Amino acid sequence: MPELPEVEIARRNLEHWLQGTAVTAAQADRTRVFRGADRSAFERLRGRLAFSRRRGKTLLLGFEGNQGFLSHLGMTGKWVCRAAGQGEPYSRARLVLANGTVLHYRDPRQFGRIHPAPADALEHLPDVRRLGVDPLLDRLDARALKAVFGTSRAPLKVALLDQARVAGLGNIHAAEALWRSKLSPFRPAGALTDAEWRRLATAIKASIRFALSRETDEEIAYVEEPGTPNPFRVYGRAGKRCFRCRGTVHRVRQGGRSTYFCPRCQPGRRKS
DNA sequence: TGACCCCTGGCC
DNA sequence: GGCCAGGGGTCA
Repeated sequence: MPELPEVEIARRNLEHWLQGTAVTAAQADRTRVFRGADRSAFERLRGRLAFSRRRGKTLLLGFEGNQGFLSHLGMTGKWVCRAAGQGEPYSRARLVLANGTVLHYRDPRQFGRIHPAPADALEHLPDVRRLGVDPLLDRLDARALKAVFGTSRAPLKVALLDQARVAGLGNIHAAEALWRSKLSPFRPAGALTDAEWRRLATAIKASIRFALSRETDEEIAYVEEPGTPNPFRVYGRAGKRCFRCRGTVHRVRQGGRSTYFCPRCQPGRRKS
């Protein structure tokens, strides 16, 4: 369940693994991962990486000869590097490399997506054009937030998950950013003061940079994996003490997903 | 905006 | 067995 930081790490990993080598074969299983796409185009992929880019949670990989594909990790997608001949559970697609390794796209739930397209067309795919401001690539400040949320009456938390506004936030970092900025998840998105926009912009970047600084391993550790301690300030901490005010962290259902927040330091009632 | 769907695994 | 899950899409 990768959000922006995990996807950025995945991009760096792929770039690292593909550096100085080339794809000699590509395999794509019959899987939902290729829904709406030309699976055989992925299987024809050969040669060296030309570029790796990320926009929000979407990865764009370009190869020589104007080949390429889009990769979205969904909730359980992950790229891993294995020795040739070594199996990988839930592997859905593979890039066989000249250096004797294999890059597996592993995805138990198949909510992720691989979409082959010419390298020069990747940025122009509708799924990429639709994405909003990226906290790492674009200037994310009070003015930018005001521009994307300015008229929205949706609750802040729900609006933050809209990839067409801010690209890359998921359920975790939306909650983390609101906690850091002391803003209620129920506040109407378009009704913040300039000072609050500034706080939110700072908090979004801080939350993402913090997560990015922790992710140094080749293999991304998701919080759900056993043995991984919860590094977050509010996410997954329902019933526990707020780190800031010692109040109690609450969990509510909002827009079909869990929202974690501290009612004491993120004041603002749910309107219903 | 909410409800439901896509999938599978882990936890209680 | 039921509930939960950080992704997104579609429908009314």
